[in-house]
Amino acid sequence: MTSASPRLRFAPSPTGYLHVGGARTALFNWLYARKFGGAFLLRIEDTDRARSTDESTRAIFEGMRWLGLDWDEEVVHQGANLERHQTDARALLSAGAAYRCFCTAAELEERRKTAERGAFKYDRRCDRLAPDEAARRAAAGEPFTIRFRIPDGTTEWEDMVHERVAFPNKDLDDFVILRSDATPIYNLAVVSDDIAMRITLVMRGDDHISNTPKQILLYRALGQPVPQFAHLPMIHGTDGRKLSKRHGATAVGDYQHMGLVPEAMVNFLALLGWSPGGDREVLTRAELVELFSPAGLQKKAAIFDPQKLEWMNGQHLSLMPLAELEPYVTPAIVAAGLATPESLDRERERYLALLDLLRVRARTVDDVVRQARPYFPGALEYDEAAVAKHWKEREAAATLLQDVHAALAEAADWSAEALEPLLRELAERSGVASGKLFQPLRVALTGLTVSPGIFEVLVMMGRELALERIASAVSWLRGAGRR
RNA sequence: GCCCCCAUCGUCUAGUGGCCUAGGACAUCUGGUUCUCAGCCAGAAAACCGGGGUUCGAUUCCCCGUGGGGGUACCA
Repeated sequence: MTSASPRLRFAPSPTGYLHVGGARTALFNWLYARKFGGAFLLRIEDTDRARSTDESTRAIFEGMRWLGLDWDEEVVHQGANLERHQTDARALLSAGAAYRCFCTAAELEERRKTAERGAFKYDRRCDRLAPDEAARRAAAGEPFTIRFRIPDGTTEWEDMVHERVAFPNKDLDDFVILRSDATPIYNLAVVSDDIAMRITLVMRGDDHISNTPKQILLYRALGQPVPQFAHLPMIHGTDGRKLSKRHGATAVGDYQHMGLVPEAMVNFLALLGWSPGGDREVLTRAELVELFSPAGLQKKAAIFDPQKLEWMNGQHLSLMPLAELEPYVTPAIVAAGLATPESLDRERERYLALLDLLRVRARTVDDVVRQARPYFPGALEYDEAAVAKHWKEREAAATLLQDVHAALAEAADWSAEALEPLLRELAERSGVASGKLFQPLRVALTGLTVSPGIFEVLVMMGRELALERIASAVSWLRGAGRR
């Protein structure tokens, strides 16, 4: 074994969308390859042609790209590797490591049913067939599968996360490697493909741990070097069971549409089942690569906590460079009908300042959009709770807001420094605490109870829009808003 | 049934025999915060699954139990 650079792969089957569990597996493979200067390959494992779809393949590519997990080589089967799989199966057959089995699926099913308490194991009856009889029956066109013969002994390996794992071979079943229609079974296909792609480290979910001894035996029978293995813990839902649709969003695309940012998703997923040690938690992709080490890989299954994911997304929203955040927010702003890409571009500086102002209080891109609405022209909807709380006495609120409007209309300088004393004096003259003025004003300007500081809102909104919003609030209070 | 894997606050985790009166983060609760909070600050509550060993000394090493998970297909 040379110290050549490692080659890893992520090999999802295209039978659905990219699942967060799969994404996490892909992420660790990617992290390892990027950290240790290896190659990260993406292989679409469509051994099961019936369930595989092109749509799934596209969804996987899209999910991977969104997460920023770039791959160095790509393999999509489309049956192209079938011939190699068959060649490997036949090589095993002629080398005597496998044998033809004429038992039909129906017969097997029947025997399984009558076996004691689910303790079924193939009895090797076809392995006891005389070689010439087997050859004769095959030549006569009788359908058969090819079964791998499990040798005696123990199969063990040094797992990168579990250390030594051992399986007594007597507990393994002679498994089928080639179906009666000459298509390969998963265990053969993976080994054959991993050999062809010269994979040196197989990193996958630990639900594959019991496939590993079978695959190691296959490598040996094929006379090929056995790669290293790393079996990652699973991700469970909040009820402790394997993550599934019941737990809500499980496709990475769902999170994209929920306003999550890939940096946060990657960060969160990396910390599910891995730790850099110490207290560091909010990390960029580059820091993750820098810090990554298989020593921090966890053995225990982790529960997916959407709340922490949201919190982490908020952290990334606040910490990432504005220029990186902008491309995530703009499509959502446009989709909400607040502006066009062109209009945002014309006022880019002001737009970025707005994002900077809003992102602190946001956990998702959707939160940013919701908070951004008041700063763009167009009628506001007043939040019910906000109205109930701060515009309780409608006429009084209207009067107060009218005074604010009058005062602001005469402001010589539209800056936070000038506006603050102006409004505070007005509050004093009106005999109300400043908060009793700022809150109704906040509702008038934003329709919400939560916003940045009131002077920052005023400045960001600009004189014209701000005055217009206050005037609309006054007429709403005196007109349509009245019951 | 059989085989394999796993086990620190509710959750993600730090911890590699004495630094542990077990640390951090999310969530929860409390208090503070020139105007709001979903922001910020301060604080509280909250865990080494059980039993045996090994050792001067176990969260840490070993064994057994218990619990959880995975596998046991002509699925992947």
